[in-house]
Amino acid sequence: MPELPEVETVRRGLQPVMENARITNVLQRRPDLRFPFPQRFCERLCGRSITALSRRAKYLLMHLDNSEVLVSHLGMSGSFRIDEGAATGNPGNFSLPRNKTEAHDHVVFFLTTEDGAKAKVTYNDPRRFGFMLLVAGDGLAEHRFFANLGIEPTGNALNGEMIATLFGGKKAPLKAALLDQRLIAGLGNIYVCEALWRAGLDPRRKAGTVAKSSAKAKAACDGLADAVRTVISDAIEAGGSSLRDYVHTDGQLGYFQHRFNVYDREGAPCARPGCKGTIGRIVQSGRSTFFCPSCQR
DNA sequence: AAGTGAACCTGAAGGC
DNA sequence: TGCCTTCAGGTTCACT
Repeated sequence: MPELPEVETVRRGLQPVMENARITNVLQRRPDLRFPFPQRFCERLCGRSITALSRRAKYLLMHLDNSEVLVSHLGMSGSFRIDEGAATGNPGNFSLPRNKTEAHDHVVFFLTTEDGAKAKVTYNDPRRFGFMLLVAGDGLAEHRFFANLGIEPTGNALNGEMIATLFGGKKAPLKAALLDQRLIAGLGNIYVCEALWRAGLDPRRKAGTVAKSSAKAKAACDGLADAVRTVISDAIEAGGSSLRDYVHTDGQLGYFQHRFNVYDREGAPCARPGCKGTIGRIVQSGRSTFFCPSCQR
């Protein structure tokens, strides 16, 4: 599930507990996720303090006081769980999974928070498409996972002009271009579908066709840039507003209710006022695309 | 070069 | 109830 807004929600949820906390112990319950864990993973983290939590695209970045960065990607099914006031830093208590969920608790961070309280932060990931890396802070921008990342879909860098530049000459469908992390970094299948619906653009259209110099193409670029920015900021806002309740109920982070206009709504009436269309589903690059054939052109 | 599809892995949901 | 198939929000890699 985690696209950029979810990762940002996770970051905001973890921040009060992890920022300025000291890592007193780390339990790593298997040798790998998507990739092997870094060499001496636990030893390199134990005793370190976390100076800041940030995010780039869908990557969560935990900055350590030795200037290394713990990079975490949630893949398809990764999530963090917070147990505040955890009584012990002894990982032995958690070495055996007690239920189906705990079977996928792959990493547990034992922390002493800024105010001296104990806390436990657990990474759970059933499909194990997520991963964790340790990267030197000054080498992060050149790291292979970051060197080719495109612009953030938040903020002012993403405007119609930028879309035109990025998509110019591209024969790939708009859907594929928006999913391409080298162009815009952080969009996933859901928010691409939602943004294209908001912009009223057909996901099958060649990306290059919105990058022409005509007034109509310029309007399409402006509309698409606006749709991407607002769909992301709305989702972050929704995550933020549901975050408090969610953390208080069971500590789970990264999943929240969100209402979509097209995603997973095949057969439903189009929500656009005045549109009589029905949401359809097609497959592009092996992934489901939901859109309204009537108002997305 | 650029674009498409398979692969990685587990669990949930639906059909029979 | 159980067995089978299909599908899932991400990314990389191997092909055309």
